[in-house]
This record gives sequence, structure tokens and C-alpha cells, in this order.
Amino acid sequence: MTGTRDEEYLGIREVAASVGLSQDTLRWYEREGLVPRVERDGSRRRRYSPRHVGWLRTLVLLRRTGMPTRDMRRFGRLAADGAATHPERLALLSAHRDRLVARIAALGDDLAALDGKVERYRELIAQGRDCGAPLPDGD
Amino acid sequence: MTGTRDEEYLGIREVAASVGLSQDTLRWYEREGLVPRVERDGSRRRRYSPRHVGWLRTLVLLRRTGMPTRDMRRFGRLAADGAATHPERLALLSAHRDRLVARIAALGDDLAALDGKVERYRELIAQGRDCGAPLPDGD
DNA sequence: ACTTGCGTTGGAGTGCGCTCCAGGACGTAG
DNA sequence: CTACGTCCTGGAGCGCACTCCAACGCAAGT
Repeated sequence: MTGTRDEEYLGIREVAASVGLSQDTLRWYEREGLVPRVERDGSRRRRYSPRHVGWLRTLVLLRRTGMPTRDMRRFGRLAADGAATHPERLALLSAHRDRLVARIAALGDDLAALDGKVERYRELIAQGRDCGAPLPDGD
Repeated sequence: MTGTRDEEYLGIREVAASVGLSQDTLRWYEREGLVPRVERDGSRRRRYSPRHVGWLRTLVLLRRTGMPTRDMRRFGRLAADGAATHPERLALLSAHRDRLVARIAALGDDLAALDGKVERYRELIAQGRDCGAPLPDGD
């Protein structure tokens, strides 16, 4: 095959630094089946191929956008089953995408509300302060 | 004072339904000091004032936007200390606001990346499928 | 030969945010 | 009086995503 040039493979330390997961998390992802079994060198040490690293970056993206590891596992298992699972993977991914869009929109609304509250605090302080509340300041 | 009209007070059931937290969570928030002690009726049952409900809605907003309960507790304790803590509360709130802005931006970037992946899957399927990968499909 | 450093494994522990439960008290309907 | 529904309290338990640890293996450096 084309690849398998040893210098392209990375140790766990480098991968951790490069994808932004801890070594422990990398091992945990593997044990949990989010990542296919990683190749080993003569001393049982993990050697990550560039393809593997790419996959890990995808997982980080999914994780960061709120996908539960349970779904990442499903996604990983599908990927291991080859091209036939493309449609199913697409469905998973695009459902996740849609949820993300909704979440971003919701956060946008929440941001507006938060800005309103910040503004009210600024006013309270700018004016004579003391809103006259004996308890948490209402809304 | 003006308020304290009994019909404006709500039981835990109604408050739960109205703010979107479970009764257990409401009780837990109180025990954890996120909410000041709630008034009780003759049978030790909680009666929430409109002000309290407003405060709970604020907590829900903060929670939904990712504020840890630890910070909500700080915020609550400050609020209990009256108007003198307005500046500190403002600082807390606006720091949270800034983090939220950053998070929304980051999610926007992630959404773009995700859209790229979705698009690639669509192409793979539309074309003859099979991307020729013996493993997770790279990036 | 010995130390140092980096990796390995399986399993236990952690922090967060709830969630559930047992045991009990109250008020109302039948 | 009894039964029922709703709420109370304190405390245990849970799901998630890690994170830490002990005990060990291997290889290079001194």
C-alpha cells in the first residue's frame, strides 16, 4: 500500500499534544471503543497513523459540540464497517448538526437575555444604586 | 410593603412546571444555597414568591448557558447581601457573558467544520460511494 | 548493573448535577 | 376513621466523562 511509512506514525505523547486530549483520555477512548484498536510497536506501545490522528480530531470536534460518547461509539463502529455505512453515518452527523444549529440559536437568545441583565446592573450601579430589594433582585 | 398577597405565591409543583426544573432539583438548589431559603406555609410546605420565581428563571438561564452551580451559588450569596454587591455581581455576570460569546463563536466554527464533513459524506454517497478507506475515513 | 524515563494494563476514584428513595406529616374526600 | 394525595427531610445512588494509580515492561544512558 501507499502509507505505513514509520516516520508518519506518532507516539501517544505527541498525539495527545496535537489533538488536545490527555494520554489517559486517548487510552480511555480506545478501551471504550470510540477509536479502533491502535497499532503497536515491538514494545506494545501505541503508534498512531495520520489517519488515526485525523479520526481523533473528528472525535474532538464531535465531543466539543456536545455529542455524547455513546453516539461517538456508534459512529466509530459504523466507520469500522466500511463504506456501506456512509448513509447511516451521514444521518447521525447531520442530526447532530441540526441539534447544534438549534443550540447555537438558543444560546444566542440566552446571550441577549444575559446582555439585558448586565445592562440593568450597569444602570443600577450608575444611578444611585440600591434597587430597594430585600432579596435577590427579581428578574 | 406592597407584595405578600397570598395568591401570588406558588407551590413547588407549579414552580417546577413554570421554570422547567424538577421538584427535586428545586429542593436541591435550595439545600445547596443557590436559592435563598424559601418561605413555608403552616404545614412546612414551600411557597414561592414571584420574586423567587424570577430568581429561579435567572438561575435557569445561567445554568443553561453553562455556568457551574458553584458560581451560581456565589452569585446567590452576593444577591442575598444586598445592593452593595452589585458591582461584584456585574463582574461575575459579564465575565460569564464574555465566555458565552466566545463559546458561541467557537461553536460557529465547529458548525462550519461539521458542515464540511456532512458535505463530504453527501459527495461520497452521491458518487460511486466507497472512499477506499480500510479504516475510519480520515478527516 | 543500575537508574531514569516513558510507556503499558486493569481497575478504582472523582466531580458534577442531578435523581431517587424511605419514612413521615399534613389536609381533604368518602 | 381511613384512604389518598401531596409535600417534607436527609441521605444514598446514578450517569457521564474522564482522571489517577499501582504494578509492571522495556530501552537507552552512565
